[in-house]
Order: sequence, then C-alpha cells, then structure tokens
Amino acid sequence: MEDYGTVKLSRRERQIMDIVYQRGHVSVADVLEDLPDQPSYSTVRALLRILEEKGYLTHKKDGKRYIYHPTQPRHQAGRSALKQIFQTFFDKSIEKTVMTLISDADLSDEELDRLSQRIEQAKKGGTSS
Amino acid sequence: MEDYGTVKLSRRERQIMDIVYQRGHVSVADVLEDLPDQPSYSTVRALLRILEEKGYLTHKKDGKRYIYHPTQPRHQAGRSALKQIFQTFFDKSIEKTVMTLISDADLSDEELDRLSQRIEQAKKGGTSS
DNA sequence: TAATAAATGCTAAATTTTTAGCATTTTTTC
DNA sequence: GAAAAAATGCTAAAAATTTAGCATTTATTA
Repeated sequence: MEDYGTVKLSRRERQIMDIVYQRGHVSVADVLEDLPDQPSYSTVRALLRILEEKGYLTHKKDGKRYIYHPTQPRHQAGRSALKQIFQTFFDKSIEKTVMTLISDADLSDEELDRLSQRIEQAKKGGTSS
Repeated sequence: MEDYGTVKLSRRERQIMDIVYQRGHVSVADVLEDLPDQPSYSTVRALLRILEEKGYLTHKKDGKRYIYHPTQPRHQAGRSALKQIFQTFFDKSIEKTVMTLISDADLSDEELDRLSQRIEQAKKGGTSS
C-alpha cells in the first residue's frame, strides 16, 4: 500500500483517513462529527465509498450501519507517516526528530527516564551479528 | 499559520510544500524536478503563485529567476506535522512514537547512547519548580 | 406484520484544482 | 545594443474533487 500522506489522496480523503486512524474505525456519523467544514451526510458516504474503491478502507455491517476500517494497519501507516515527516523536516535525523518531539511534550522526569531506558534496551537487542 | 498537513491545501499544493521544506527553498525547476507525475513548467509556476497568494510562500529574485521560501520556519512546520502524526497514529504517546522511530532506523549503539543521554539531559533542564 | 425510522446506492450538478498556452519582461550573449 | 534565450504574468480550458438529492433497502417498533 502506498504512503497515504503525500500523494494520491485528495484533501477531503486525507482528512477522512486521519479521522479513521485516530478513531481506529468509523461510522458515517463519526466522520461527519470530526470533519472540519462539515459537509452533508451524503457527501461523507460518497467519500467513504471512494476510499473503499481505492483500497484504503473496507467496511462491515454493524446492525444496520456500516463500520469502516483501514486496510493498512495503524502502526504501519504511522510508520510511513513518521518516515515522511522526518525526511521532510528533520534532515533524516532521528535525533533531531526525537528531540523535537520531546521538547514539545513537557514530559515528567519519570517518563524521560523510562524513555532513555527503553532506548538503552533497544541498543542491546539490536545487535544481530 | 495553520497546520499545512491536513487541512486547506490541495494535493498538488501539499506535494509542493513538502518539496519546499525538504529543500529549504526552491526554484520552479527544482519543484518540477521533484514532483511526481511531472506537469508542465507553467503548471508549477501557477501552483507556486497560488501558494504565495495563500500565504505559505514568498519569493525573492535570484538573478533572473524566483526563489521561493516558506513563510513558516521549517522547525515550526515540522513540529506541527509531528504533533499531528503522534496524535493520529500513536495515541498521543511520545514513547510509542519515539520507539517506532527508532525501531525503523537501525541506529548504531553509539547513536542510541547519545540519544538516551540527550534525553537524560532534557530531564535535568526541564524541572522548573 | 405494517408503519416508521434510519441507513445505503446511485447519479449528476457545482465547485475547486490542475493544467497549459500565449504575451510580456528580463537577462544573457554575440 | 540587437537578437536570442529563459524567465514570469495572466487567462481560460480540462479534469478531478466535492457536494447533495432522490430512490431504495434494511432494521426497528408498535
């Protein structure tokens, strides 16, 4: 599946995919609720249908209404999105990206501790040779 | 300035803004070179003009051609973009986001060390009370 | 089970986006 | 400084996106 952030998707389609990933799965009403410049119910349904045709979503019935799920798993989509960001804005530097992330978050000392610990662990586990 | 990733911008406009931030600043030729499904020279110029009208770019002359710069500084745009991603895909968890970032990168032990160190430093500096 | 409510299916119009062409201006070069 | 080259300014057509309406189906409930 193609990275959905940059190419291919139109403005509204992207807005909807963001909502889908934020919520995990959505009904038409859910999307309508979160969409900026709220269009009509019909409109949302049309867009969801298009996204399904394009292969980004599937739906299943839940009682009388449809629930839409992303075809690409959340973690995978997040991974691509993240990659795109750090390539575009942070010179492909993980360090720059992480530090920016942290500087915005105002984490507690405990949280920071745990984070640096987990990074240390990654170090040990990462060596394969 | 509004977050440019999600709302307001059309597909092409977004593609162009990504190129602008990747390169720092661009000529028409630069954009044309990087744009997928390469349109005509005229087309790119039109889009750049529109982005300037909308306030996302400014230009200045460099010899005979225009060089376009983003109005919002790169670090700031990156920050918003990052925030959006971690809200959408990582449950607003810095830790999840960072770990994903790292797990993809295959960093050396030295790099991981430095990273966890810098996080520790952030801890010391961050306490204000 | 008939009436009502609430969803979807499909189609076409309105709007926005994307595109390219031609005229003009600016720079280069001979 | 005149001719050629390479940029921009502007405008309008083509294509894609976004929208809403009406018909139909499905589920609820009295």
